[in-house]
Amino acid sequence: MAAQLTDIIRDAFEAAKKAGELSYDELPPVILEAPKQAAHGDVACPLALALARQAKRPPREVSIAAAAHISWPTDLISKVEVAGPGYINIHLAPGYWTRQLLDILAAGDRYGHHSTDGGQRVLVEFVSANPTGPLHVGHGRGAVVGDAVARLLTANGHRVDREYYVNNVGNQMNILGRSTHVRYCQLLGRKVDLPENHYQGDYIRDIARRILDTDGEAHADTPEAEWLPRFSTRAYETILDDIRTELNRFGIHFDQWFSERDLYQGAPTPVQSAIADLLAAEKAYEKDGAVWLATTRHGDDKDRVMVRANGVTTYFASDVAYHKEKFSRGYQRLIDVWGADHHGYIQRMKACCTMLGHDPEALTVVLVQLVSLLRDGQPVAMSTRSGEFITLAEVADEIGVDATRFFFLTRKCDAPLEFDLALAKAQTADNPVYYVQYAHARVHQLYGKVLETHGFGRREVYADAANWDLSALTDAETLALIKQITQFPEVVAQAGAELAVHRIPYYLQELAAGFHSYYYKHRFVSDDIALTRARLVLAAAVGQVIHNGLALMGVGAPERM
RNA sequence: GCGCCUGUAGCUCAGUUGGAUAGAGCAACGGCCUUCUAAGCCGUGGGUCGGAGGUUCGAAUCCUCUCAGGCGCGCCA
Repeated sequence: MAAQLTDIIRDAFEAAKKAGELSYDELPPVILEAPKQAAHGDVACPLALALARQAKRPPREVSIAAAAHISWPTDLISKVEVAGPGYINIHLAPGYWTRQLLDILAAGDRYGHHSTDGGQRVLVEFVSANPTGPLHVGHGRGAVVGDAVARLLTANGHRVDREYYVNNVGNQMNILGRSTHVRYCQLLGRKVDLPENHYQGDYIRDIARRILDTDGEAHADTPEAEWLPRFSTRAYETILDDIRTELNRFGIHFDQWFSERDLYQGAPTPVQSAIADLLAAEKAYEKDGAVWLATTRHGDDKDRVMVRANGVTTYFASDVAYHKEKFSRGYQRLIDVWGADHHGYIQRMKACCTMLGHDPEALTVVLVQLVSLLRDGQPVAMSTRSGEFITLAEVADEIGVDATRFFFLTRKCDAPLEFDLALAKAQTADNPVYYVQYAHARVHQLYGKVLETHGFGRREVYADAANWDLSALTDAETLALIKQITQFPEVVAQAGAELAVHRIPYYLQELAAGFHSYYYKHRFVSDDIALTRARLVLAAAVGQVIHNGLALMGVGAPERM
């Protein structure tokens, strides 16, 4: 449709030029917009505004000259007019819109999804919370956003895998193990204090108890070197299990849990070989006894240490090897979802990609701004180590999974989010998710109603609509609603291109508002069989789009509420 | 000091690669259930788009400067 209109417009301008009514060197690309106001038609073309200077005439005159040469097929276009500063506004024929409804029902759950033309293999890495404690609200935001990004890219025709990077290496694992051991000794009645910089949360005590249950008192008096690996591993695996359970509850499932420890297995290890390759390529160098990656060559502030003077590799070295490994699995695009406190890390990872021989544009970092927690309006410091945090599980218990997901997705990632648990609880009933879900439920109640009164239901609407007379759907309010529905594929494409997940919930709220308003004014089920059928087709299309939109967010679409 | 993000209605936030009269939810106020679900609908009030310049037919959007807030600038992870 857009391509056809583009041709019609371009031909009109060329015809005006040929007729000597316009002069310009080269026609700018034809841009088509969806006007915000119904009075401005269905498609607006601001081409004359861009052409005014070249043509040395006011844009309005340019439009009038061109519009006179527009010839249109009446089954597609019903009216063309010049308005405002010089827009060419096009009104599409009602028949065009009712055909759209049939397309929606035919496409079903795939409506709004786009084919695989430019499909890429994409890896979305997200959450990747250190397995040292439960997920808190901040992790929840990243989890929900990452999952929605994956859903969105899938809908746009990409082949997407989800991955969680498990940071099970490093000093934090030792501290975790020692924290657990202290709790273990305390359970045995020993007088031991938990050092301040250790993990204070109660969950550590639970893990210690489980070790006590399975291993008995065996680790009480042995040297640290003997018990530490056992305690660290046992603790992080238990925590990771809990994290996995919590994410599953949110409908988030990973294709792979990538263990950082795997980067230190084998001979040479992936980390060692990555470093060796970069040294050989002279992209890394030795200085002051350490090995540095020359990231400044690609825009970083300073070079970064990969191997410390004491021979121990850095977290960054793991990440270099990890991203090298990701590319080696054949992904054309990597998306990392990070908390905003890691933004200083982007430049060095981009540089790292370049030095590994990949296009830095192949790596996209989605920065999710921090969630600052409030309790009764007062900021609460959150830290896993201090044990002071609100877990994702607590939030989900209070306000529900759907409302939590919707809440996190209904703002752009760039914006910091203030999360007041008391406020979130209070707003549960007002959460826009119910407004959208309610619209969907209403559609399904209509199916039930019409089955009682007319003896057909959802199945017949989908199966037979193509043979029904939809000519009743021509009034302005109906067309306005249809137009809203048909924006969905464009919204999905736009949101996918920009990784702007929040576009979906905003669109859904507008669509739900349109439907609720229409529902109040117009009866769907009546004695007029043709009208009832036509309106049910309309309702079905609304329900389908809301269902598909909610699916992109991982939010349920209930049939009754 | 340097870098990234943010600043739009009382509050929380949208604003589609620069477009027509800057929008929505909540809060406030006033209406609507004998009818397909009132978790709904209709209406009213509410704005110097942080500020100042600039770019052009046209700026919340782009550029410069500036103010305010958040975050980050380790041979930590």
